[in-house]
Amino acid sequence: MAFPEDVTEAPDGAERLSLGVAARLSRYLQVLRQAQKEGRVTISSQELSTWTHVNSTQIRRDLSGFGKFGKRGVGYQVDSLVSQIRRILGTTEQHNIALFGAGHLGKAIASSDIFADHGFRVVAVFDNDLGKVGSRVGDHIVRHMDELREIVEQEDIVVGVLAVPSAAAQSLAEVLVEAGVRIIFNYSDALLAVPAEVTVHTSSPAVDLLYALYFYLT
Amino acid sequence: MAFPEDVTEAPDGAERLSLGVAARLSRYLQVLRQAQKEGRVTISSQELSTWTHVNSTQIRRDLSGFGKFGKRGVGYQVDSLVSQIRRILGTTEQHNIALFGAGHLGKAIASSDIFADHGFRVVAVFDNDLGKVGSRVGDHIVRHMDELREIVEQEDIVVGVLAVPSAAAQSLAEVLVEAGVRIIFNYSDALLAVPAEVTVHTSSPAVDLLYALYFYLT
DNA sequence: TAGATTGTTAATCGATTAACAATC
DNA sequence: TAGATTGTTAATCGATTAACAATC
Repeated sequence: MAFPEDVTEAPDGAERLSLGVAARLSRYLQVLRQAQKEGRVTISSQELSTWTHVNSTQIRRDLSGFGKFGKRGVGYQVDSLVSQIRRILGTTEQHNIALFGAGHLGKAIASSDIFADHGFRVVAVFDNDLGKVGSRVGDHIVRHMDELREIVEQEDIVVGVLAVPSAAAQSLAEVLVEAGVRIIFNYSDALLAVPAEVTVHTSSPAVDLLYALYFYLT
Repeated sequence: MAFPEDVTEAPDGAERLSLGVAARLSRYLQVLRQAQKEGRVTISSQELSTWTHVNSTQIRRDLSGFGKFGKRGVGYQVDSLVSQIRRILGTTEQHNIALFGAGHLGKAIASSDIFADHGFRVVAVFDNDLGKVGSRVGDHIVRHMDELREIVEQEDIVVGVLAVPSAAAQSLAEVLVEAGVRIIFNYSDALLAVPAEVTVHTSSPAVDLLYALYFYLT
């Protein structure tokens, strides 16, 4: 029940969220997951605003587009809002990801529960350093790149996380695309050239820092 | 020469960029730095658009607000544009950062040149695990938290990077704030409560991934 | 009931884009 | 000159916000 009543234009029934809404919903979800961990039962738009720095009116507006999830005078049920947002984002299922690079960063990612917490499962870790192949990283035995194609197909992997040196990133990206991976998470600072149907997200802590610093300095 | 001619309202002469402009300029800078590494001399707004996914008109507009940096028919000088954007962002100087946590993630950050590339220098690495204190991480000897206050003051550290477990993040943040750190980079998924004058940036790869996945799935 | 907080309207503001003359 | 690309205008679109009735 309650898919957007306030439809702008529905070509095939399902609405595509705008970039902004999708980004904000993802952020609400992050806060809600933490609230769940802390055992919170309800949360108000004002509290969500404090954590996300999104205006509370905007939050209520974003949510009310999909249904009446809140209770006046009370707020939103944390558990139920998590399910609702997951449904809206279409990310209720488990998704399989593959990790490339078994160095410090790869180990950090493999042993963190940051992806697991959001329904992503690391199903394989790859490295092309023969010295690392066969060793343990988190719960995984590091595999050689040769197995890439087979595993991507077997495990239905749509996301590849690149924790490799910049110099290796582009050629690896090409192999991944060819193997059918459609989302690439790039932790190197290389710029990746990929076909239009592939999404690349480059994580740039230093760029984010520059940005934060600007507002600190001025 | 050439600070914004098109001034909206100048209380004390220096204009404060809008959030959007500052964020985009930071992203242009990232692409330009890579272009420099590849030895590129000029770059067009169209090329910048390909890499940043920001509309090319918007890019020209963002830049032309600060001066006429480009050459019609040619594009922008990469080197000169890097300097200009750095100047606009006020991030021409070197800034000192301290890293907290000497685990896998801390090691990955310390040995990466991603911060160095953008004018940030890691001047100290801290951990409160006595087993790690004294060991080497990158070019640094891991220090005990006890030295925090002293080092922050001595080295003029404005940024603290948190690569510690979620459970430790909040209390560490409090110590940092008390020591005078004003920007916190949080790599845990804990929500940090800090005074208003402190900027927290929480890096959330899984949240970004949720977001990317939405556009893949629909 | 009294206090709190949602859902929603209406008005504003800033971001985005197409188009094109200027000019390298 | 011909082709390319900037700088800038003008029009559009979507995001943001204040305000408040509805209601828990």
